[in-house]
Amino acid sequence: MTNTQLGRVQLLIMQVLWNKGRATAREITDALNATMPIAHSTVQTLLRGLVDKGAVKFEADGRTFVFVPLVEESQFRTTATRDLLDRVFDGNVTSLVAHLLHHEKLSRQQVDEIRKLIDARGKKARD
Amino acid sequence: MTNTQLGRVQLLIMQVLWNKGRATAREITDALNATMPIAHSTVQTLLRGLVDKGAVKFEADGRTFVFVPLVEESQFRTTATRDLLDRVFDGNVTSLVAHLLHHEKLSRQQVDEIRKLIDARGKKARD
DNA sequence: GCAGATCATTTAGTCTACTAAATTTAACTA
DNA sequence: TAGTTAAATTTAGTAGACTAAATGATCTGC
Repeated sequence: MTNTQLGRVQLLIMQVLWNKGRATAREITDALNATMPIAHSTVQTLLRGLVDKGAVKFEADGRTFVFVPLVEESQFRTTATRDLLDRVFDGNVTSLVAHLLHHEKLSRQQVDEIRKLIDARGKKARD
Repeated sequence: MTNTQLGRVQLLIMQVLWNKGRATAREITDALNATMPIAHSTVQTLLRGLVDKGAVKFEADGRTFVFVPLVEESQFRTTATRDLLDRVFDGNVTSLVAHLLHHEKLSRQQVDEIRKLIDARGKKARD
C-alpha cells in the first residue's frame, strides 16, 4: 500500500504517529489539541478510516488500542510529491525545481546545501 | 486572489484556459473529452464555481460566454507547491528538493539542467 | 413561424472528509 | 457490587467537489 491518499487531518494524525512510533487515540488527541481544537471522537473516527485504508494498524493493550503506522512518511511524501508533479507540473521534476528556485525564498546557505545535494546526486546519475 | 484552491477537474479546466488564453464552455468540454469523458453540463457547473472563486471571468459574445482565466498558472503553482511544502515537508524547501533527488528518476541531462538553475540562482542569492 | 440545435440554469444526487454528540461497553474503585 | 471513569462504537450532520439529467431560453435555417 505505497500509494495512500490522506485527508488534511488524517495527515496530522499520521504525523503524530510517525513522530511517536505508536500511540493511543487519546495520546493523538492530546498531541493535536496542543495546536488545534479537535474532539476525541473525531480522532477515533479518522483513525478508523486510516485503518480501513491500510495506513495504520492497531494492537490491543488491555482495553485500549495502540495505533501503529503501516505507511512510512517517506512513502507518503513520494505519493504526495508525485501527485503535485503530475497534476501541476506536467510530471516534470526540473520544472518543479525551477519553480522552487524562482518563487521560494532561499538563504545562501540553503542554496549551497542544495548544490551539495545535486553534486552528490550527479555522481551516481544513471543514463 | 493569488491563493486559489482548485478541485481536480477544476484544475483541468484551468489548464485548458491557460493553454488557449480564452475559451467557451463548449471548447473546454471538447478539449477535456479528448482525454476523459465528461458531460457539458458538468463543465458548466464547475465553471460557475470557478467564477464564484474569482479564478475565472466571462464575457458575453452574442449569446454565449467566453471564459478567461484571472488566476495565472504560475500563481496557482505557487499556491499548490506551498501547500505541499507546508503540509508534507514542514515548510522546508531543501527537504523537498532532497526528496526529489532521492526518489524521482532523473537523467544526467536533467541533473545538469538543475545544476545550471542552481548556479544561476546562486549568483543572486540574498542574505 | 416553427423545428432543431445550442446555450445557460436549475435541480438533484453521490462521494469523501470532517465533525462530534450520544450510546454502549468494559474496567477500576471505594 | 454500585458507581464512576474511560474507552470504543454508533449515529448523524455539514461542506465541498463532482456528476449530469432536466428544464428553460435563444437563435437559425427553412
